[in-house]
Amino acid sequence: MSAPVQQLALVDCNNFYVSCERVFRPDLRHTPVVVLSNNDGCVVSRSNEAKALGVKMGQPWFEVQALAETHGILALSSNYALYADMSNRVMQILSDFSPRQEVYSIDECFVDLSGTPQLKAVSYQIRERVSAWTGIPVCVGIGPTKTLAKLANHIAKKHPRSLGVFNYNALTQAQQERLLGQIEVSEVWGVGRRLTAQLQAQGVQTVQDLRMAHTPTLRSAFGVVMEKTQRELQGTACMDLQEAASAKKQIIASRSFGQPVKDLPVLQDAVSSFVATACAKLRGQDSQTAMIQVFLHTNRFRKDQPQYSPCLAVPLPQATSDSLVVNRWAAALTERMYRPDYLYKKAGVMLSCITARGLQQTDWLEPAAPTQTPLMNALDHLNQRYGRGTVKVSGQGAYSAWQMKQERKSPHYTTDWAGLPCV
DNA sequence: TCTCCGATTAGAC
DNA sequence: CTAACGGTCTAATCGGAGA
Repeated sequence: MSAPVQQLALVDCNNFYVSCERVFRPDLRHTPVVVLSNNDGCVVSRSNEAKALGVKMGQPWFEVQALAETHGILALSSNYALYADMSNRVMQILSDFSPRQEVYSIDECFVDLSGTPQLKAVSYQIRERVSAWTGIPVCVGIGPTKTLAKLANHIAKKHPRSLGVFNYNALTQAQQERLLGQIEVSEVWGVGRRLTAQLQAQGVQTVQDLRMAHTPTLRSAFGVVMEKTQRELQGTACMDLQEAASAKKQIIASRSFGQPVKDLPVLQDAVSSFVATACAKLRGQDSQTAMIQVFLHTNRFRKDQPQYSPCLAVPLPQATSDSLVVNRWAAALTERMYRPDYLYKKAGVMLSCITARGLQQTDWLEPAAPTQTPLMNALDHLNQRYGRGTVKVSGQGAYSAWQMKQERKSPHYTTDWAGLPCV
């Protein structure tokens, strides 16, 4: 006897960032809207109207601007505090439908609905409840594996007749084959641009082609990841539900600058602000770092300007999570790499060799430094209580010439009383 | 020749 | 008038260095 088929649902929010904005701006329900990435650089979320006008995912905003003006497309800067808050509400609601849940990204969640009676009715209930309680539209795809649940979700999104829910498990063998034969391989989770081209070159065009491909050949040409994907398409689960978020093995804080930066003090200011962000995240997961890396970048799109992208790392003798300690190293690395006569467009800090607090290798001769400084505790509490940036590490905030461009940001509707619309 | 490790690649969202 | 192009993270694989 074989194990019963898993009823795994993937719940995905539609046009998530745009939908979040519309919750607080119902007047935008029918206007084409896009949300831009940091620095108002690229389009990262599009309403259906914007998609219909031909705006591409990831397209640079300056390329869209003319089209936007002629068609009245509204562009908004991204408001991550708002999206994170809305996301938490959606995930909370989903947790009521099953004890087994994996929050896969800010707008996606796997929910194990195995054993749920009235699966179809419950799926529609998920949609309705999330919509009623948060105002966010979602689609539900159900399958025996993560990869097939993802594909089912894609079908639910694409076909209006599905009304936002699609259950792959309800199909017969023949229906499955027919359906997968109509979907391009590029839609499969884990098959991006490069692999699509390589697969097509081998005659693999549709999802069904991939599912049926000769496994050893596939394996030798594309590696284990592709083999797992194939097995998942065949209905064998190779990826399990990650119910608990694991600690990051690497933490990066970086940003493109609002304008080119030439001077070292401005660069140092940006870097110490990245250190603050990265270390706060590090302490938030109760970890310590033993490797600090700083990188700088000139503007890679300016072929006419000299390019310089240095990157320097230093291993620490003692693991730490202290922003002040990390900041001293980061400042030294920055100074080492800095060359005048370049226009810097981006910088960042990377923490790696991350271990759990209190588990680090101690130095033979040095007395162990306290693993949690009262100062950092106090700093984190103040910044959590009164908002990020309330208390800063010295050197951070003196020169703001690097700050990113955000000219189109909506108010903090859900996280700041002042952002509430007056009634 | 083998193993280790850092760099590179590919993907997701 | 010109220039305007995101941020984080993981895992697998590659290729060179050193044993």
